[in-house]
Amino acid sequence: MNGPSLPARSRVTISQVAEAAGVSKASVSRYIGGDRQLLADATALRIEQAIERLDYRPNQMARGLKRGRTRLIGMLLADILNPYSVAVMHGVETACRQHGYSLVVCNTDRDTEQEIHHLAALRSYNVEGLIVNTLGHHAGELQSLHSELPMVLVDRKVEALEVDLVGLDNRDAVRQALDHLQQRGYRDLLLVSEPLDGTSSRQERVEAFKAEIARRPLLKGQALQTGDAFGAALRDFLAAPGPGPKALFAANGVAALAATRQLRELGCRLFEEIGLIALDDLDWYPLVGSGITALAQPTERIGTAALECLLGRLQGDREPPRQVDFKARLIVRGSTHPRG
Amino acid sequence: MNGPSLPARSRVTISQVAEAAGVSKASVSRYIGGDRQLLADATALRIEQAIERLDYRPNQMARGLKRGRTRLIGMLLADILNPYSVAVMHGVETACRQHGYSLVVCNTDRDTEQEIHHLAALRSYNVEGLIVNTLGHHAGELQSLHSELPMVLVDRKVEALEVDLVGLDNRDAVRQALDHLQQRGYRDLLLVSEPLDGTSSRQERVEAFKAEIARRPLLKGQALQTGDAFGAALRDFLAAPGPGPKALFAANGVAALAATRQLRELGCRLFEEIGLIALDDLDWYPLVGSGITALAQPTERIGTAALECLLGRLQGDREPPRQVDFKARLIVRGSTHPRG
DNA sequence: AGGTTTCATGAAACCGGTTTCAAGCAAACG
DNA sequence: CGTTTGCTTGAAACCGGTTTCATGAAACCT
Repeated sequence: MNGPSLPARSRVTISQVAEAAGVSKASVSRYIGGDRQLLADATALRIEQAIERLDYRPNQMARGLKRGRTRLIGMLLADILNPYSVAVMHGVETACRQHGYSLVVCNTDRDTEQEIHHLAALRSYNVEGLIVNTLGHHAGELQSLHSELPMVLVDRKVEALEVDLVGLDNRDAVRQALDHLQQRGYRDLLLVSEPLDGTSSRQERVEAFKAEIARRPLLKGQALQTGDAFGAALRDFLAAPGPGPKALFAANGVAALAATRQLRELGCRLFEEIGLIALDDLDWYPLVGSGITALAQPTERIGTAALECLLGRLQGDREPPRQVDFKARLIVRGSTHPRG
Repeated sequence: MNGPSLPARSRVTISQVAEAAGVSKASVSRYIGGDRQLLADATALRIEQAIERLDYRPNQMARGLKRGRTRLIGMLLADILNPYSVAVMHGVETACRQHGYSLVVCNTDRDTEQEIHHLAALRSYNVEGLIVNTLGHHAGELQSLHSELPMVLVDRKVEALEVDLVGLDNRDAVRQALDHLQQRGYRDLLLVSEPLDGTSSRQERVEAFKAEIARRPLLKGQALQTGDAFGAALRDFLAAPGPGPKALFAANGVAALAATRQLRELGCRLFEEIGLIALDDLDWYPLVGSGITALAQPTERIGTAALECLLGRLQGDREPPRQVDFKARLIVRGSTHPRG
């Protein structure tokens, strides 16, 4: 027995088990491979006992080599510090476990270099499939990878990449938001999003917002991105005369954080002078002012749906790429009660 | 060339590269293994071109088999929805990348079954080392794993497991908190933590709190855990007469969320009737009331320290287990200004 | 009884790499 | 000019499994 801080005790191998049980490697392999019905009961028993006695665990890497199945799924995340990503990842992970897979998560920190690096790494580890939530600049790499293994995009489309996509029905979410704001009497709206940066979900939300505004005569609306000039632009919006009560629509959780923070810095009494609705539902929304009204995404289900989509492809589904859109769920809180 | 949704194009292997370059597998292996100086320039060039032409990427699994180095690090997390865990993981991941490793993250959702499951999985994938932030019930599994590979605990000690530990100087953090509260005039304190549940860091914080209270005649203090009876207990605390201004001390981010939420439900005007300081610094703290005073943990550094510790062991460091403690950093906000 | 199936099993090839070992060859030496 | 040395290189064994194929024994059939 090795003491602590003395690792490297070589592991028990299939050959040792075979020898201990007095059978061939092949039989042991059959035993652990689930082909137990091929073995005589007596043989199976001897193998079982040998495995037990030696505390044998098969080497998944070695198995994957010949078999081609590593039981590994890769996930590429643009930003692991974004709660949305983590929530989806949680869903994926849960689903993975249920199906006997393990998940390798790579975070790119929104960096193209790292995206390439991680894609190469995932490929080199023979992941069986890929779940991708990322910028997807340089789609070439993704494209070439997709010719080797199935792939599912989450939340963000990648141009010229014909792949399954799981995400939110952005159009519907925006409609819900505007319905709610309009009904609550808000008339002058500002959509706050992170810099678009080619991110399809952000673009879709902005476009849907503009389209909806255009078709609603009661509402006035404009779109703004967080960043350097955000504070000044927000102040202007607050100061400008408009057709009626003003409200912000944060296009995701990060934008909600930035918007709320900025409102405070401008000395705005939260949600009395201005309303707020945010896409994503973060656990702290209820704590800010009278609570932030949210459009919750079913993140867990998005995650499991992505994995199940992937598993379908792994099982040979050759249908043309699908797009799975979930609906957002409105959660009304204090931030959309005009005049506090 | 394969179209989309037609994966399974078999990858280029080392043999194909060897053939294309007109050399042996061994030479190609030397080339990609970094033993380039062993090769004649002309040979290296031919190999390089063949690799380029075929777009060859070595199979990391196969390499790991003989070599014993998978370049994989495993991380076991008790709760991936906890921002602290994610922040540490981010640090680990960054450090991994810098050192050429990839990270396999497993989340146990605080469930012992899953902990066992994931440990087995990580082992079967031949991770070279393990970073563990988990309950660590059933230390047996961990112990046996530790005889095979190096291991570092993060934040949480595991009984009877003599392993490196990276975390917070809880004693010092509690002292900082009480110094601050005391100096701000608070006299009647309530420590709010999640159920201890054998989690060493929580226990340490509670113990340190009690010890500090005992040595400070000015202060009165008690400890409470979130859960069913929390609301009622909190109300009692607020109603009971005390030696002076009251404040809560949330022992981590989750407790801070629970405490703040509960205060609101009790109709408490935040931070006017009662102060609050929280361990961990979450991005929404500034937005709640006048802002929540925090003791920030250097999560990123904790993550990188954990990995570096692990790498040290991988490089043969046989010293007795170390404990690396970082100091918390006080960030004063409105929640510790008595009387609003 | 003889012949055909079926079943259980092991030997050996294989997966995609690494590593050992020995051989080939040119330069350097005496 | 014969040897020694050093540098390149490839053949083959190996890592820990899986899988194919052949074989021997038992069961089944006329």
